[in-house]
Amino acid sequence: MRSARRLFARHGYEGASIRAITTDAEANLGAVTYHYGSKEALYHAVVEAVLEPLRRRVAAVSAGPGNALDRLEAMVRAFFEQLRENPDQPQFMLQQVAAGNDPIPPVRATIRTVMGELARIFAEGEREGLFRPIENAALTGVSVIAQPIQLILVGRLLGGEAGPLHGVSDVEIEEHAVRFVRTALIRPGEEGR
Amino acid sequence: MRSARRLFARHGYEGASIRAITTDAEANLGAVTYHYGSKEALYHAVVEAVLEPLRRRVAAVSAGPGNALDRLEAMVRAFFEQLRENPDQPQFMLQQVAAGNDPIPPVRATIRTVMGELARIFAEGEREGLFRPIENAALTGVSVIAQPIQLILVGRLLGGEAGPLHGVSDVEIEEHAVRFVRTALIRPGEEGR
DNA sequence: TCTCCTATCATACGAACGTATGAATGAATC
DNA sequence: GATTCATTCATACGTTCGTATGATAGGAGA
Repeated sequence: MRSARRLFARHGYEGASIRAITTDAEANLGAVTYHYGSKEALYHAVVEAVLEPLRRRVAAVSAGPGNALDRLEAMVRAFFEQLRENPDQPQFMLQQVAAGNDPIPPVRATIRTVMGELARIFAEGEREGLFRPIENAALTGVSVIAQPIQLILVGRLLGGEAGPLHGVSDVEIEEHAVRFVRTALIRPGEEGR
Repeated sequence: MRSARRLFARHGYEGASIRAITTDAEANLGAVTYHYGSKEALYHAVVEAVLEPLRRRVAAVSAGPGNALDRLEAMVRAFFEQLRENPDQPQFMLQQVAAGNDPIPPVRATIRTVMGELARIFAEGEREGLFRPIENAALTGVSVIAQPIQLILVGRLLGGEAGPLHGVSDVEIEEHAVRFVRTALIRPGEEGR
C-alpha cells in the first residue's frame, strides 16, 4: 500500500506498473493480484485509504468549537495538516480532477463531505454577521479549498533552488493561506475578530 | 497535435499511446516518429504550444492600461479566457505540477512570466495604496492563479447532473473568482474603486 | 505427525507499448 | 514523361505491461 501510494502519486495510474510497485515493496509480482484482485482495485483501495482520514478530519473540525471564522480557519489548517502528513495526497486529488472522468466513489464522497461542511460554516458566518454575503457557497468553497491544495503542490514545485518560493517555510505558507481566505471572507469591520 | 493534446490531457503522458493518438487523428502509426522523432518530443511540443499563448496573453495584460487593481482583474480574466479557449490546458498544468519532477522548460518559462508580472502588479498596487500590504508576492501570486485554475477544473468536475455546481454558468464562475481575488487584496476603504 | 490453508514465489501468456524499416504514394521540378 | 523528395503506409522488433498458474513454504488445528 505504501509503495503503491507513492508510485501512483508520482507517476499516475498508468505510469506506475505493478512490477515497479511490488519491487519497491520488496514483494512478489503476484502480490497485488492475490491481495487486491487487480491493479485497479489496488488503486481504489489506495485512494480510499488516502481520502478517508481527510473526511474524518473535516468532520471533526466542523463539529468543533468556535464561531464560523474560527472553524473556517481550522478547516484550512486541517487541510494543511492532512496534506503535510500525507505528501502524496494532493497528487491523487489532482489526478482525479485532471482525469476529468466521473470521479470514483471515495472522491465523490470526500467532495460531498467537504463542500457540505464548508456550506454550513458559510451559512453560520453569514447569519452571525461575521462574513460578507456569500453569493454561491459551492464556488466559495472551491476558492477556499484551492488555497491549501494549490499552495502545497505549487509550493513544492516553486520551492526549488532557483524557484520563487525558495526558502519559504511550511508555516509561512499556511499562515499566508489562512490570512488570504480570512481576508476574502470576513465582513469589513470585523477584522479584529 | 490536436489529438495529442486532447489525449495527453485526458489520460496523461503514459496513458495516451501513440496508437491512440494517431488513430484519433486518422493518421498513420508512424506519423509521430516521423514528424516529431519520439513520443516525448511530441509531448514537449504540445506543452509548448499550449503554454506559449498563455505567456503572450499574460504579457499583454501586464503591458495594458489601468491601475494595479484593473490589471489584476484583467489577469484573472485572461486566465479564464485562456482556459476556456483551451479546455485541455488546465490538465496539462496540473499534470506537470502533480508529477513533482523538475518542470520542463516551457512550464518553467510560463511560471516565471506569470509570477513576474503578478509581482509587478502587486508592487504597484501597494505603492498606489490600492492593495493591502502583501507579505509575500510569490505566495499571493499562487493564491490568485489558483482561482481560475481550480475553479475551471473543479467546476468541470462538480458541474455534473448531481454536483454542487450544477447549473452554474462560466460567467458566474469568472465573476466569483474576480470578486474573491479583489476582495482578498484590496485595501479596506478602497472598495469603491 | 499429518492436514489445511493462507501467502509467497518463479514463471508463462497474450496484449499493447514505442520505435524502426522499407515499400508505396503523389505532387513538384526539370 | 522522368526524377526527386517529403509523406504516408503496412508491418515487424523487442520490451513491458497486467494477469494467470502451479509449485513451494510454513504456521495453526486436529
